Amino acid sequence: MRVEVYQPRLRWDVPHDLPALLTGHVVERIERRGKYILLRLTRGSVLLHLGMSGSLRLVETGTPRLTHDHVDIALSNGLHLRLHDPRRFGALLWCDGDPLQHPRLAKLGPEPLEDAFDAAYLHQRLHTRHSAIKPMLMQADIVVGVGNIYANEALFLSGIDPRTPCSALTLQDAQRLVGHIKQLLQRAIEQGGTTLRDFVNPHGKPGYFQQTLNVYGRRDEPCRVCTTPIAHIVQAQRSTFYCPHCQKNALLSAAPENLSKNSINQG
DNA sequence: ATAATAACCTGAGGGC
DNA sequence: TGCCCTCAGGTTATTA
Repeated sequence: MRVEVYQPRLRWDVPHDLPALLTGHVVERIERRGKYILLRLTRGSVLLHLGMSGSLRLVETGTPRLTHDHVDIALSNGLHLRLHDPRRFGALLWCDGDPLQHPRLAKLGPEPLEDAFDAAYLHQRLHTRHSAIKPMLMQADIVVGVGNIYANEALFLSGIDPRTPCSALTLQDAQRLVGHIKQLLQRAIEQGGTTLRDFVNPHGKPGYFQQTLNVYGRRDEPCRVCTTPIAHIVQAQRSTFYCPHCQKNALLSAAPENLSKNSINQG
């Protein structure tokens, strides 16, 4: 492989000796852990993270480099793997040993769609914590893959106020949260992701999941269930959207019955 | 130990 | 037209 690094300053610096590390090795398999892509080579692994604006594409030799194309890896089949990332929140890391033990991956929580992520696990992890549930859902050491949009949507579907202290959540709350997180992510994947501004999927098309959002980005718009204007607050430097009527603090009440029906978008 | 906050980076969009 | 400001996102480093 021939490797060109045009811009090494990503989330973390791209290894300066990347060309030497990659040249002559074969990609044996490609995996994913959380939001990291793992390229397992005959010796060592490449860890890729696309941040919020990153993308990978395969191009032919001679394809002009675009602004924000940061790395080009020439493959033995004649194609080039290009890493493009305008906002540079992504990363390209090298790992000699077991990539799952890399410092960035070793402490990640369970995959949301696997059985290990269940109500008992989530409740056990949360019941001793006192901070608000919504930012906690986005913490990768609790569960990976739940970004801002899905945290907001899962709490709405579960009828839980995003400000609720984790310690106030019951096992039943955890049950609903886990179920809705799994359902949301599953359906979002099927529909090709959620389009936010300039996101496009590998086919260059926008995701279609946005059409089904109940609260995210809907400040002051009517709740699809009760028409109450959707509220907006900031938690941990992130926008939170919720319905003040449908989403109650778990200390005070359970989810309204109408949230269980299929009259609203569930992804 | 937990919890809260700042930082990284660029482009889009709004206001003037 | 163009400048300035704010915001979006995932994750970690730093501070209380």
